[in-house]
Amino acid sequence: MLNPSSRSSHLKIVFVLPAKPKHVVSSVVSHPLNKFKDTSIAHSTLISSFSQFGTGIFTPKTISARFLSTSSPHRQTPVNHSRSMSEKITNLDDALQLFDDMTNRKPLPAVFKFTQLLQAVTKMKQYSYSVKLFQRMNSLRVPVNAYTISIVIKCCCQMHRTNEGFAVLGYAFKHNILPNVCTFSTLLNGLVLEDRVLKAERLFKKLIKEALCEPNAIMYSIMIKGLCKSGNNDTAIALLKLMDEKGCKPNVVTYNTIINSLCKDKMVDDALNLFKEMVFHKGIFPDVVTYTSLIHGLCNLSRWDEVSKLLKQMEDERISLDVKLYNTLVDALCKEGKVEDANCIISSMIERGEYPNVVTYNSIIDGYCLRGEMSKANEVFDSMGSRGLVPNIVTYNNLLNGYCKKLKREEAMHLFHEITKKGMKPNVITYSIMIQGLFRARRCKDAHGVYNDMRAHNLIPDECTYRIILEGLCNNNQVDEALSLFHLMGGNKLNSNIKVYNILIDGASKSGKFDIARNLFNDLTFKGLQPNVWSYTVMISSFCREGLVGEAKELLFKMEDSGCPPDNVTYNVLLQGVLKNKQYDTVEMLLKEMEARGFSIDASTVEMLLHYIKTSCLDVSLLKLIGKLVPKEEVDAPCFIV
DNA sequence: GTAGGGTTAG
Repeated sequence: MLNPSSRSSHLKIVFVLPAKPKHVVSSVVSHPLNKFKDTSIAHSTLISSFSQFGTGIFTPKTISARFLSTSSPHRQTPVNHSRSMSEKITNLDDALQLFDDMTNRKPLPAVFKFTQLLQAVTKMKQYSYSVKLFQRMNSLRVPVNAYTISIVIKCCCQMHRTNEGFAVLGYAFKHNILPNVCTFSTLLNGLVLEDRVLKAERLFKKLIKEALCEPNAIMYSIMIKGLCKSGNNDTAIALLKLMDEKGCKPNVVTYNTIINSLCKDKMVDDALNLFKEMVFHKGIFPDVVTYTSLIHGLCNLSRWDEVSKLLKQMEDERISLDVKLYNTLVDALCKEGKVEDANCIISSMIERGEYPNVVTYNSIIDGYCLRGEMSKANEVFDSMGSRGLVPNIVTYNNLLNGYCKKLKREEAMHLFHEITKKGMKPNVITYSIMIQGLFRARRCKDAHGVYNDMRAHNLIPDECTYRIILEGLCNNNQVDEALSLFHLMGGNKLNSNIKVYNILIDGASKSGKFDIARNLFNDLTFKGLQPNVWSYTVMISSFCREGLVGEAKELLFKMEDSGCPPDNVTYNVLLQGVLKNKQYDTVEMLLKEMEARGFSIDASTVEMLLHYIKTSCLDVSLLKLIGKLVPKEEVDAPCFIV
């Protein structure tokens, strides 16, 4: 009843996908934002020209020969110098072989050759290998410099071992290698990655205070990312202003970081304002990432018209959509249940030379699963192999979630075991889905077993797992267990979450523990937690269950004053409560308020109203008003002008 | 000649 996803939406989605620029023409384009950055044509030409050689063109030997060759034009095989080392070597074995070749050379190749190789391995995300190579360089006494140090620190940081990164910094000091703004930026980024933002702030301040390095736009961007990540968008914006004042010009990445964070926090209007500031006041060109963040934010709020507008804007600015942006659109449509439209997007992306990847199909599978169409979801899953795509853990999680939602316990169990058989590791999400599914199937013992299994695999349950367990216990007449778990967690961060309270308030109320429900609701203010629409709605439903309709209505008025206006669900819940408590006089007023607010009545409320009319508790004249409040069938299919 | 930052999955 309180599931917001059941709210009906009446959308007409019009996406005008930007046409892919056909030619890169250097003519003047009137739009102030216009710029030419389409490299896709050059790219595809490059790929097709190489494809005829097959994949064996770069053997370790040839790479070694090309890479180490002297500058003599006679001995040199034609090498495309515009391609960097990391583009030439994309295979770990080749890189390791080359490293061996290099160490056997006398004299040893220059430091920067080693550094280039280290960078190539790092680009492959083989961080532990990079670190190992660095250690071998040390034992071979290959000199290292600030570049090498930064790469190795980055590798430590990417493995979430920033402390080891600091040890490398110590090594640098010991060897008289002066760390610079790049070195420190990498370390700051490592701290941010590990959510150690306070430590990052302290280091950042120390760097400035002791003049260890002059922060540049990249370093500021990292700090801004840290602030955003720790929920301090305002401070992040303040730092953006500060860097500007200090004469350090923010760039598109700096803005993208904050815009993305604001969009994730549903503050899309603030993000759009920042976007305008960036473009019109600072003259910074947005890129595909900027648009992806904004479009993602708008999609989450179902603001489709504005999505279309931004897509149109991209077309005007000749910014091509990339796979990630297509995936954002595909995912948003699938979440709305519009899988067919998402498939249209896939067709058009293929036409434009962008290829769907695992993420794309994961969204499609998820879309079918949400609609309960498991056979279609499985069809897509089966087709992935023929498209050269390997399903990942997300693919399995989506399918698993589909089975669990449909209470297909055996299929879910089978798939769950299949994951390990395929050599993949279930993650916290896999286990959480499984636990939720078992609770829903009223298999509390099995749910507990899966939880133990998860702990045995050293996986730490997250806040979502915690909520799933609390909700599972509540829905299986084990509210006492849920409450004792909640008390056991005490002041844990997981307990300062409004969603946790909503689950418990609802659970306590439904199992007749009204006083506990009310106390929990009152506790919110003491804990400094702001009740949201769900909290109020759950409490209103709780009052109605106790026959306290007056208090329920009072709370509805209070919502408005607290800056948290009631929504569709709140009204439906109150309406049902009023009917159950035979307070028929209030019905008309509530229906009129709903009409004024543009809300609609859900199917179960309509059914109840009709029942009370039939039994003459309500007047037939209400039918006209009810008719206006019944959601119309969605006639308008989303329209894609491609 | 070689290093550091931003977008997608419950």
